[in-house]
Amino acid sequence: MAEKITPQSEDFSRWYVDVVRHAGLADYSAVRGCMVIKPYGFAIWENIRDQLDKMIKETGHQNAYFPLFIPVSFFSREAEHVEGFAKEAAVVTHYRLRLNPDTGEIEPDPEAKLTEPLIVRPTSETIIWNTFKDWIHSWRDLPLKINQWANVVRWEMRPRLFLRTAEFLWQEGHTAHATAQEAMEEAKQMWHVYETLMRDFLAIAPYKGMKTPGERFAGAEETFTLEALMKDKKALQMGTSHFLGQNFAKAFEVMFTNKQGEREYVWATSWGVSTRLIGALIMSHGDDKGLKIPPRIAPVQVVIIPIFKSGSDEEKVLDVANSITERLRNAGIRVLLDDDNTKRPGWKYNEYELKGVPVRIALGPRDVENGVVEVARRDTLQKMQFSIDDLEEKVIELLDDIQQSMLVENERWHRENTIPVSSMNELKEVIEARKGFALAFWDGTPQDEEKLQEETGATIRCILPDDSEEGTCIVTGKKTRQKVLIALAY
RNA sequence: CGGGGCGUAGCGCAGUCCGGUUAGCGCGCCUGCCUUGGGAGCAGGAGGUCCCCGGUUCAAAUCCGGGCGCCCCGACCA
Repeated sequence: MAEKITPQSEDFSRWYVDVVRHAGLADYSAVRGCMVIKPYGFAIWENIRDQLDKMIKETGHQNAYFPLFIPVSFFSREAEHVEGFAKEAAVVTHYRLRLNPDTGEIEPDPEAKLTEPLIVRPTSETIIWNTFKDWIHSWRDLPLKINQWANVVRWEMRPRLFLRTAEFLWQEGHTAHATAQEAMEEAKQMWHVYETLMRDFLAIAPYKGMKTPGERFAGAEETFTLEALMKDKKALQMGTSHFLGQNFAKAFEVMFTNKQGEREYVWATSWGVSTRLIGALIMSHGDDKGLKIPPRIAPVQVVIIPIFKSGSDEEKVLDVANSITERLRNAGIRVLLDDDNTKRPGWKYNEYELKGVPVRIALGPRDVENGVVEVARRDTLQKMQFSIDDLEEKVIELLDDIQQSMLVENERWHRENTIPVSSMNELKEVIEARKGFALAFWDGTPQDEEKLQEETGATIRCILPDDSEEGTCIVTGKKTRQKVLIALAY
């Protein structure tokens, strides 16, 4: 049942939780920090996943699957990598339980202690590179381009549905290359693939940039990121692609013999996006009525709601409703006919608006008489009338238009909430007033960056690739071509 | 991991300060009637280890001690 949801302006966090729960995306579970993804939420994930999977395969990658458990000794091979993830690792120490004869309680059997503890993967670089070592011997084995769809565990102190949970679903790509240049191109390629997914399917137009050394993935030499601004004007990292250099190759001694017969370390990348994308989707498009899902990933693109007074109208209206449902379905549209007559039309309108279904078609006796239907689009809430005759065509056109408009609207949102600043004071004003991304010239040190975060609470989300103009760094006062985006972030 | 708040029916809450009928309200649920163009109405009904353990008392949702869980806010992270 759809209860009232908290308005965004009143309390954005509560709005978010209300929408996630009332729209049936996910629930809290019995396990702290872990969520249950419900069918409707999982259907969104499946659509995102299927699309991205296709794109990953089209760019020459193959899916595989690696173990959930990683020996601690593997994990500690790459120094920065351990440091980055140690604080949130779940550790498996026993392989059996027993009934304690004294207390009567179930406990890990002291006799069944693992000689080496395992951690539950927070990411799979180490186990994968340990494996790649056996797969790669010659330049002929390269490039090696592998992806896996998996769950990972990071024991988060402060969970939030979809955005930060102890366990989450994602895809992690891992590739090995003969040259640094090729690996760098791979990392950038997948960065672009993510951008395409976000723009063309999620209708989100994130900024593309590089992470500063302090914000890089643990073990990476360069991290490419996609940063979007949510409706509360906080930034969210939607995905990252890393150039790993030879760090993991060296840690796991992954070498190949090149065409000259010399042994060389390989060059690596890794890249991932997670169920966090669903969080981004909710917070990028949603309004006080609930979700807005872009047509291309909406589990239901069109909902059809028949309206009738019981009796003679019923059959007539349902006949037409059934026939247009079938026609739209045959046209490749994901359509749901809601002919449940225990719920009234008004209730359904609200329910499907909450669930973010892009298009609603209502038809009653009057419409049937006139050969039309009432069509309402979720993004603008605009209502119109379509003739039944060429309905397929019109609906396909409308779905395309909604997809496009949502992207345009999101681009506008980013543009309007990106504010150039030319001094620390201006930056503070922008951050304190919570105006979104501050755009600044930056040439500071990691220490300056730390100070920035202490003073404002905001972080450098990314360094923009565009270095076409020169300006003055807001901390050092030096001339620089490097521009950064600064914002409060999730 | 620090600060705050909350655990009473499926959900949201009142009752707790000041112990005392059969623990209550709204929503939801079930049955029936009626209704269907923006979250209908009426009637009847079901549903509770009052988070757990211990203590005080003639009597505990309420007081005392201990524990557990969750949410929110901060530091860390996809």
